[in-house]
Amino acid sequence: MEGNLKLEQVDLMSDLMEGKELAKELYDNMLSSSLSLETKGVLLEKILLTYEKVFTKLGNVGETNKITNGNMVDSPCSFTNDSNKSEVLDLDQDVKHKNVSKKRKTMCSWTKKVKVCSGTTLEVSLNDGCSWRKYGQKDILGAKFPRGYYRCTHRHAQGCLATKQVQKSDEDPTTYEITYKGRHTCNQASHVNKACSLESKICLGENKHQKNEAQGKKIEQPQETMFTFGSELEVKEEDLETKKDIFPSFCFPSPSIGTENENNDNNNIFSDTMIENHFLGSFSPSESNIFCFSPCQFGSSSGLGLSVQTSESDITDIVSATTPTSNSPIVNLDELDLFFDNNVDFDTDFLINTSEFFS
DNA sequence: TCAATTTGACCAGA
DNA sequence: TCTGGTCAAATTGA
Repeated sequence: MEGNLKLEQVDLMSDLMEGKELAKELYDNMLSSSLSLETKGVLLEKILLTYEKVFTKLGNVGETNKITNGNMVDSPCSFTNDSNKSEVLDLDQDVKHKNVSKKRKTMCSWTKKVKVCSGTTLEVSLNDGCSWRKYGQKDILGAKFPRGYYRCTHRHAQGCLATKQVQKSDEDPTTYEITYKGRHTCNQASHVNKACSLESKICLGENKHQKNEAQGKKIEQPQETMFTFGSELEVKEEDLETKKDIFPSFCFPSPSIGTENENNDNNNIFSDTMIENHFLGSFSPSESNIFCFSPCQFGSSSGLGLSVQTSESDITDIVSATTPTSNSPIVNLDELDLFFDNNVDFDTDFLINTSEFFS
């Protein structure tokens, strides 16, 4: 059994390497523009196929592990929690656990920092596209400010176990550290994603208020730079949630975020909700021009032998490793959009720093 | 009236 | 035993 697992892991590693090589090739050629748009598209297609293949295999590995371990410790759905331990995001188990304990120590978690800019309300700044209900507030030892506890509004209606904790930073009271725990299992996550995706096509250049009205009062657009994938890719990412963490961290330096101009809307590439629900990562738009997605964003860890780090400190390290945008390759993603068709919506040029990914 | 927030109490992990 | 996380009754606001 264990031997088979090793073979599968080697096989997966090989596929991943292939994908990485293809991505590197694409990256190199993007800079030199030596390849035609069509060729680049083929490369992209190959990359996507490679990863799809990996995920399919990962599903099998997961099955194997279920049988092998029984307790699914090495299941493909392992996330890293605060304690840096590999934990299983098994909703059934979690529900069982919840019945026993009020604490949810085993939930996967990730943290992001949000700076509240002057002229922006706290409500807007901390809004992430999902509706939350506050269920508690606690003074934390050593912290100047109390921590707020929020859970998904649809907790009772849809059994969504997503929670978040909002802690005002001691050092910088304008900065809030938001720790998300668990993922949304309610409808709003995908709903918001789709809405964002649609809007990115329709509402480019519109102001935030217009967007907010379109989404209703509760579901507001995050002010942070958003990332929007189309519906098809979204489905894939949903699938990935049950897969292992396989990608190394990579970063997208964002163009001049933090300044409240209308262009920010145009720079919204991925929905924040997606980041929360699919990319278990962290980013700090106001403090850094870089977005960092931890590998956990693409699933979960363990079993592959890949080093996956999603602890706060690690994320912070990545965030602080800002690369000057002037040195970043500029990629016109409108071109890529051609090849992603409806899978991915990149509605604006943005800067990709893939050096970490390809290093 | 209903939904959201506040706040003190309770519970379990460290 | 201390502390963080959650519950649930009370309160507030639309």
